[in-house]
Amino acid sequence: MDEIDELLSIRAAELYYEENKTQDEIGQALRLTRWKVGRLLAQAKQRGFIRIEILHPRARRLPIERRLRDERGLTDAIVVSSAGVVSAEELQARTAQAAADYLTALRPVPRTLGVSWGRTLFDISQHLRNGWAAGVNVVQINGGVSLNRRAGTAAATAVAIAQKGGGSATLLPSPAILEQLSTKEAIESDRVVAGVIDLARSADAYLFSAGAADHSSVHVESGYLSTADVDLLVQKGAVGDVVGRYIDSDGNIVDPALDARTVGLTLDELRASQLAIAVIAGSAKHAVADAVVRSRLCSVLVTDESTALHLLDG
Amino acid sequence: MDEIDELLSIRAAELYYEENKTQDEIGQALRLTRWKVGRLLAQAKQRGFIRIEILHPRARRLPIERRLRDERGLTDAIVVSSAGVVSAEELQARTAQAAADYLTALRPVPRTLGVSWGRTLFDISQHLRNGWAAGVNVVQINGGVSLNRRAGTAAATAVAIAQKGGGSATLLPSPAILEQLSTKEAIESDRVVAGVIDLARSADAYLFSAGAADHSSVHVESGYLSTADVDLLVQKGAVGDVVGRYIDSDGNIVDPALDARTVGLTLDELRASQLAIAVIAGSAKHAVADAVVRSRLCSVLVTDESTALHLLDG
DNA sequence: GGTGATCCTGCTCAGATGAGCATCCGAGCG
DNA sequence: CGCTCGGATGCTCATCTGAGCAGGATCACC
Repeated sequence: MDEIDELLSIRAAELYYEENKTQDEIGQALRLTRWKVGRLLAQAKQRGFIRIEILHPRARRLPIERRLRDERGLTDAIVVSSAGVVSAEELQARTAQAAADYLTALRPVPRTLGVSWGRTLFDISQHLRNGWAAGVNVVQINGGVSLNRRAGTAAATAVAIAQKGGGSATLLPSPAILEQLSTKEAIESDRVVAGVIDLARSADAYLFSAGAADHSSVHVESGYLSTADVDLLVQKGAVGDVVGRYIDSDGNIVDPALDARTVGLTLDELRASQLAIAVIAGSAKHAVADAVVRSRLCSVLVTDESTALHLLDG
Repeated sequence: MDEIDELLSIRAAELYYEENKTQDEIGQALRLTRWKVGRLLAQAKQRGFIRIEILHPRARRLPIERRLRDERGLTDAIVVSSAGVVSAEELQARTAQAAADYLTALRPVPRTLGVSWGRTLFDISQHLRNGWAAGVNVVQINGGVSLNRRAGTAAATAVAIAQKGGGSATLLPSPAILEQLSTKEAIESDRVVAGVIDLARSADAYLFSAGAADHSSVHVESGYLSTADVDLLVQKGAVGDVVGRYIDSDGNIVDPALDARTVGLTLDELRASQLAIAVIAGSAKHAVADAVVRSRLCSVLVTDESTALHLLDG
């Protein structure tokens, strides 16, 4: 395609897309046949001169979703558009909304849904509509009550999801991480706790997020880890955590001793599940998102456009 | 349109624009008739959810051009797209290119073209192609030789435009602004100078830019004005200059005494012309551009998208 | 200069789309 | 309870558009 044709294709595109002329009219204006105009427009598209964006908080990027499914082996992928996003909060909100939409449309409806907790999960619970399902029971899959400053966020999340879904919530009454392995083992052998974890293992689907390995982590905020602990984990290669368990870029446990003191479903149990929905958004979580997908921790990923593109670049 | 339809229109738009499905296929996917799909897409467009951009340095914004013609009474308007522009330089280059294109396509071809000088005009001269016209003579319409640091920029501009257009250039051998009114009058009464100005008055078309009233002005750079002079002009309401003459936001001369010492065509002579092409780009020149258009100093405006939108906002 | 390959052009034709219209549905009202 | 009216719905039909194809120009290579 020479420069003349390139320019003509631009002129044609202006008349076609901005002035709503027919290809025939454009042909008359530019002294071309309408077939030539059609071909110029096709070339303009194909060469990327035409960008069509859907500007809406609920807009998704289907081509990227397809690539994620095909190239990264996901069962399903939901990618929200970043077009016109001004703040990280808005991106979080859009992603949470998309996750809520996905859950609502999910068929068959899971009878038992295992959930983690955190900022993202809370957002999702808030975006779900009353009656999003009829009778979904929710069970927490990792510990994390009481120490949280905003008391009961973890519990409130599970309860909200369950209530709006017409079911009940089963909470895991345990800290996320214990200081002594013996305490952790003692807690896990408690009949109630063991029962909840058994229930969690039997869930039809899991919904969880991932945290970045940095000082803004909820584990730091909640007091389970110190900033020094996190620095150490990063030194060992940690890119983030999933259900409280820190992983490196290959999805392997970074610190087995720490992991042994962490209460809840193990990553392998998560991996074995039929339906594991990870909701991960924001540029800070690109690395964890990659580790989660790479190590097949999730079968479904809900994320934002830029994270998705990061996953596809690698 | 309720929320359900809004969401459906977004889903339909995704399938239509990103997945290249037909409206019929979308209808099957979303359980709608194809007519409903067509209406949803029309609404999505009409409500601004669909943005189509033409990404190309030569892309123009025809709808904005039309509005400029209709709402601001211009004979013609050329608006280059700012889509994908990263630097102010690129915007300048795009606008200069558009001006060169406009000149090249101009019919009837002017026999004599009056030009000013400056950064923008120089850029235009560089973007013109050899043989852009067959025999266009160029005449400078305002003074400005010799003091310029990059010696001969003003002259080089006129000469390049003329040479590439197969004609010859007539330079105005005078400074832009003189320190004494008497000197200015003496220069203007010089036979050669008077002859050039007469020739300039008889030009078929004028091509000029405008400068912002700030310290980066070419008049400061060239030594015709001090920064203090400019500050004073701004105090008096100056928004910028056209062919060396400083105007306020209504297009009136700000400092008649200074104006009287300025050599070249007067603004009223410019206003009286059949074809006056102003080329003004960049956010620093929004105010001058507005003054130029408002006071009808130009009949044709070549500018960038954001400047054009600024003109239409007021 | 001949020859084949390649690309481009303008065409036919079928499928996709938008305008306009009759019909239907539900809200509001007597 | 029946009536009217505005808006939505599904249709017909004309127009627009893209796929595929045959003929012709162009070019490299012999």
